[in-house]
Amino acid sequence: MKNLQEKLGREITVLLEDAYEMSGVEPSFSIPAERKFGDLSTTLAFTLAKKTGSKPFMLAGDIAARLQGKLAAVEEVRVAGGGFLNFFLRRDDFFTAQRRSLTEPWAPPARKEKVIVEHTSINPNKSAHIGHLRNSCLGDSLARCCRFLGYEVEVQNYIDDTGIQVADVVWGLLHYRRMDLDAIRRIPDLAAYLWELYAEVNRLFAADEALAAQRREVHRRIEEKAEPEYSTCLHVAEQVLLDHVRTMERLDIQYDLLARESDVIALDFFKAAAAELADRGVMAPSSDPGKQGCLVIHYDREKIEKIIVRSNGTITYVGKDIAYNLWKFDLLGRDFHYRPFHVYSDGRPIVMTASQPAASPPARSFGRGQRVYNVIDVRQSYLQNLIAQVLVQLGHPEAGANFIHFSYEMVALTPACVREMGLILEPGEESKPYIEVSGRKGRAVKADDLITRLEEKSLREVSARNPELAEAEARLLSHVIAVAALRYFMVKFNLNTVIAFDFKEALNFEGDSGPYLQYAVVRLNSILKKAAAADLDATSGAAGLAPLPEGERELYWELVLHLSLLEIQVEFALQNHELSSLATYAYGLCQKFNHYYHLFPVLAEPDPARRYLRLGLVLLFKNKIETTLSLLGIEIPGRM
RNA sequence: GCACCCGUAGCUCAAUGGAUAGAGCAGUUGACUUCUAAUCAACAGGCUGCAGGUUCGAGUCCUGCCGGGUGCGCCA
Repeated sequence: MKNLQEKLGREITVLLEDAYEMSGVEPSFSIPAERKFGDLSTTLAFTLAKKTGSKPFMLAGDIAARLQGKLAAVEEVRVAGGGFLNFFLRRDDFFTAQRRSLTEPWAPPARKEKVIVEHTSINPNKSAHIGHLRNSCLGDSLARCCRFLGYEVEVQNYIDDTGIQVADVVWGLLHYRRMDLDAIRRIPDLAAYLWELYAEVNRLFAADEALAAQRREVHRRIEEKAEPEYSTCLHVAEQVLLDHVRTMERLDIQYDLLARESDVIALDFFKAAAAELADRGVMAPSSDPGKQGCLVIHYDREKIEKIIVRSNGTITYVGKDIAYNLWKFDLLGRDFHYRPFHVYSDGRPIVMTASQPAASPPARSFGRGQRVYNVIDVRQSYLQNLIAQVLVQLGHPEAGANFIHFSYEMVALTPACVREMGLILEPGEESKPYIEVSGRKGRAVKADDLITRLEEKSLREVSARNPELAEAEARLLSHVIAVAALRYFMVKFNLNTVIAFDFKEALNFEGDSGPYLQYAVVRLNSILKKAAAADLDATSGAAGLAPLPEGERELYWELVLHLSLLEIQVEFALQNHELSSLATYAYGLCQKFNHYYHLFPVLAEPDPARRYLRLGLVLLFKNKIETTLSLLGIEIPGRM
């Protein structure tokens, strides 16, 4: 459909050029909700009417007359409503082209741009929670969409291994629990252990300023590499990071590179950036007496001074982030060292930055992106905007334009959910619409717990439906279904919709849910499997729709039309930063398939021509839905 | 105080400025001797927070108001 629309647009422009001023006018198309309005519709007449000051309806009539019979793919052009131009396609031609595309492998356009997607970036001091899951699911699907469209994609996960958050739990382990490093190493599930400890020490810090001061002292000692704090910090950060990587691997989410803040610091990335920032006058000493000795950047949009270098000479988070993002665009003039970190079960390596050359560094290079997506929640908008501003001020407008904050709203908990988890609501919270998740307050649903809970529910459902299944196989199916439920739930909302998390909704496997989508494909695969067993070739059959009875033909055609939109849908999702539109597209296709499935039997159809046409449609459905779902990280189980 | 986001069916959410505002859940009713009922069909449910404006056309854009959320730290 994408090629057809582009061609149609060009044809129309050429045909109308003599009569109308077409510069800057690009005909755009949509599929009308009602078939009586044709297969494709354009509002071109309204656009031109505005330019010329004439009546849309009259203009549309004239345009239709000029186009009638001159467009290769179009049977008829009609005017409807106040001036809509509706196109009726040559259905058999279009259908034949769609069927042919099934036997040709998908070839995205070759693109030179390299895209870097940063997502996840969880503080390595406790287990991941539902808030992080939204980030990772969005980021991973975003990366998959970019790959699908032909971009080279590198997925990075930024690890703040030197921040105060890690220092909090280091203090808790060493000075509160009074453990030594050996004892810490023996803690079986460190991330989960720290989940509790992190919440506990933060309660202490809030209540006792002396303890909070101790925590800052621990942080300082870590920065000075003093023992035992430094080694403990390294151990904690690495173990918890490994825990996060494993959690995300359960969801089929992988990273290419783990970029550590400690390496940004050790390799003096900021120094390189600072020289440039000072030269260009972007960063300067603060004139505010309250910020004496600080280096600041004036952020125009918010009309504020943001501290980049503290009066004690240390660099703030934003400063390090500016340097890191300059590196992503290869604008820093420096590079990390690299070392292998982990190998995924499918054999893909995951690399970590290093401050020293490694014995066996990876063969590939990292960074040097032309476009950068930072998947970070909306609460960091102003810092992300500041970085974009700095890129421009440093003389890199193209990098500034290609620096994209992929912003999304937070995940929160409903008050009912907080109560259900046995946590206490503070005064006034009962009447709130939702309550922010907070690792620091221990108020969140742990990612691993939620995944496990989804797997358990799937297992009950799978076992009930397939009692003869071996447990190992049932578990495998349950896992795939649980992942679909979670990943679909995490991307189906608009980015600026706050997800007020609720177990009942997240654990729903019916209707607008991941398992619903899988179920449609499982049924459709079952038809294809039986057809293959009966030696029916789904790719053969009639070239036109004529053999279908009239009532079916219209529906069949509408389905072909919607199935052809896949590539347009992916591009739309990427352009508008709305992966939810892709989820909605997948859901719509599955609904359409289920509807068709109930109306028209495939294998039982006695007329061979009709049977082959239906089989062909089933194959088209399989191809498009499976591709869409793969972009959302959803696999299809063998049975359900 | 300033900035950003949100307000659509009982609930949770959709709807590139486009034709009669759609789904799921919950409710009522019906469909498994049939390619898997994690499904389908039907009914019911709406002053799209309020008031103006822009235009061929507004849930969508602009202004004001009401209600809710978030951000603005020598934390990250």
